Amino acid sequence: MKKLDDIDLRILTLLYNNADINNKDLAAKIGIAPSTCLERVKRLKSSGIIKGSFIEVNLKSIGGNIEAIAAIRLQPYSEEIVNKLRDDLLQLPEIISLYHMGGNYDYYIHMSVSDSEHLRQFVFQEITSRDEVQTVETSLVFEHSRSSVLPQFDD
Amino acid sequence: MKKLDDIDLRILTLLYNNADINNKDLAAKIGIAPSTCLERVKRLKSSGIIKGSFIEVNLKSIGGNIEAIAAIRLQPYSEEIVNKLRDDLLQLPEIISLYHMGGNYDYYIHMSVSDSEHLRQFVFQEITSRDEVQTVETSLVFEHSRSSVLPQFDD
DNA sequence: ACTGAAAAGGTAAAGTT
DNA sequence: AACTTTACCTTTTCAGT
Repeated sequence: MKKLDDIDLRILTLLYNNADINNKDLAAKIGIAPSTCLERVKRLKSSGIIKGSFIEVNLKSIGGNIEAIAAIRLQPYSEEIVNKLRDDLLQLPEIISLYHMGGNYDYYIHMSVSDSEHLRQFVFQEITSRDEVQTVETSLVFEHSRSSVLPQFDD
Repeated sequence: MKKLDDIDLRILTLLYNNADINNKDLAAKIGIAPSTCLERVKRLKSSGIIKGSFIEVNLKSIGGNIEAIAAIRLQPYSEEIVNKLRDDLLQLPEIISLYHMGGNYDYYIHMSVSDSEHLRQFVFQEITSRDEVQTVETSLVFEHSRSSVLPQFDD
């Protein structure tokens, strides 16, 4: 993985906050030619530094009235079991994202459901019903705030 | 907030997984005219159903070698204190996202740091040093998997 | 509300420094 | 490696259905 220069970081910073901007405007903000900018962005994408671009959807508008996180512990705990759990859960429409943790819990399962009955059903049917799931603690998400600032490290 | 029809949901589903697609291809995938598609997307954006579009960055490539989540409890716990904490933390480059929780913990703080020394420094200086933070439990994130499937609810 | 065609503007590939 | 130019293609607008 090649080292990123200052221009690359400025491209990433701007797109991290708003990927809707077109190439011409992006180039103007940074102070480089559009063709140069386009080439940089392409390279960042093809090299995997930019993993993808996505929209953020207002979940309430599509019926996802409740967000919750289930913190679970697994027993037994093997790589195979962990990967299977991840792959299975990622198929389900309720899942927003999964955190495989080292610490007090093995997984944080971040999900969106229509109401508390849906949450109850989902937790029983898709989580506690699994053999490897030993304990489940479900908590409500009152607010989820995404940072608009790209992490930066001066190396 | 107006009700979404099937075409809107298909637009959201496709863009949720890949916002890089251009309008012409998006329209073709759905089977509507590009002008119609563009109008729909604009309406979804202006109405706030699409909250924004962002790139996902490979954090390791910019020096973020470790991801962690700090679970904290607050005392005292008031709306003012909670909002102040959120606004302060969102300014810091290490923060990826924040979850305000109802349950065992008050906040999950998801962050990216360069190494374990950086993590130690950050937790002491920006989290435990705050008067309202009563307890902190920091855990490593081994893997964070974002679902590529937009949550769906049949209503 | 969707379509189709025309005008405007951005993209991508060429050659140049 | 980055800039400029130009041809091409997409986006966007608008009159019509």
